[in-house]
Amino acid sequence: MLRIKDANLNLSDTITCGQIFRFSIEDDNSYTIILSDRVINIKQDNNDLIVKSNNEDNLESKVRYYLDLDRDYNKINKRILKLDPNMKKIVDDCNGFKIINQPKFETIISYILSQNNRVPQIKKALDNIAYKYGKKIIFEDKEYYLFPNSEDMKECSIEELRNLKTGFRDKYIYEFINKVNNKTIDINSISDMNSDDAMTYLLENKGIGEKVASCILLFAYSRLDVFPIDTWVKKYMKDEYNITNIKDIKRFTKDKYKEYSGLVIQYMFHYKRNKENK
DNA sequence: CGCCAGGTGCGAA
DNA sequence: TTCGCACCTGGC
Repeated sequence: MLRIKDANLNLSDTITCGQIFRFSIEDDNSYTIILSDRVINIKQDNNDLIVKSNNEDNLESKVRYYLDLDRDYNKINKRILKLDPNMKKIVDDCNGFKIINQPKFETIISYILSQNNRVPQIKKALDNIAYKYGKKIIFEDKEYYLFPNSEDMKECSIEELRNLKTGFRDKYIYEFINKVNNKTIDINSISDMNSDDAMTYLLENKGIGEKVASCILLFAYSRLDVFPIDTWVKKYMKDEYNITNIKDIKRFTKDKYKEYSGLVIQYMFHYKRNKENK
């Protein structure tokens, strides 16, 4: 067991806001998460986190990175308030909300699955894939399956993916895995690109459009300047500012929030869904 | 039953 | 370049 002091994390908001899929909420209000090579259980204890795992190696650094604990959000929030003082209430209410650093391959597959799909079905398909191709882990007497890497899935067929309930996205996933395995694409190289180049690189893959690419960049590559525009953001922008066109939403947000556009959109969305009227 | 979801690719204009 | 439509699946 590990205690991380003064994490300044709002655990439940960060986990349940829709950035990640493969987690469960336990009776004691802790969260069990399947994180790359291990299963972790995290419980918030005031400003501390209590972490358990089947694998204690480098656990603290792993968790700190995953939950983005070493980024100075106070500084970022100050910058956001300088850009737009009207954000005061939202920024205050989102204190402790972080953008997670998720494993790259899993995130890309997850968001390819997310198009025209619902969260429970995305989770189910991901679990099916992990069950079939991933490594079994026992943690506190329960079975979990790690998400496989592209090598683990090299023998998979489109038909198998369809059977795992990926739907019409089966061919996109199949194609993507093959491109990773034959080195047509290199998902690690995206880390070294600027956000525009990274976006272009991702968009070359079938099944990855602007929304999906934005989610991947924000949640797996820490690009806080990139913002996914989904139906909810569109609704928010229409209701709040009467802006409907995607290009206008992009320009408006970029002009206003600059290098933190993506984070601010998450704050707004999160506030709108969870905090307002509560 | 018919409708549609935290989009995208595709063919038609 | 832009526009409209189909799309696995499952829950309502």
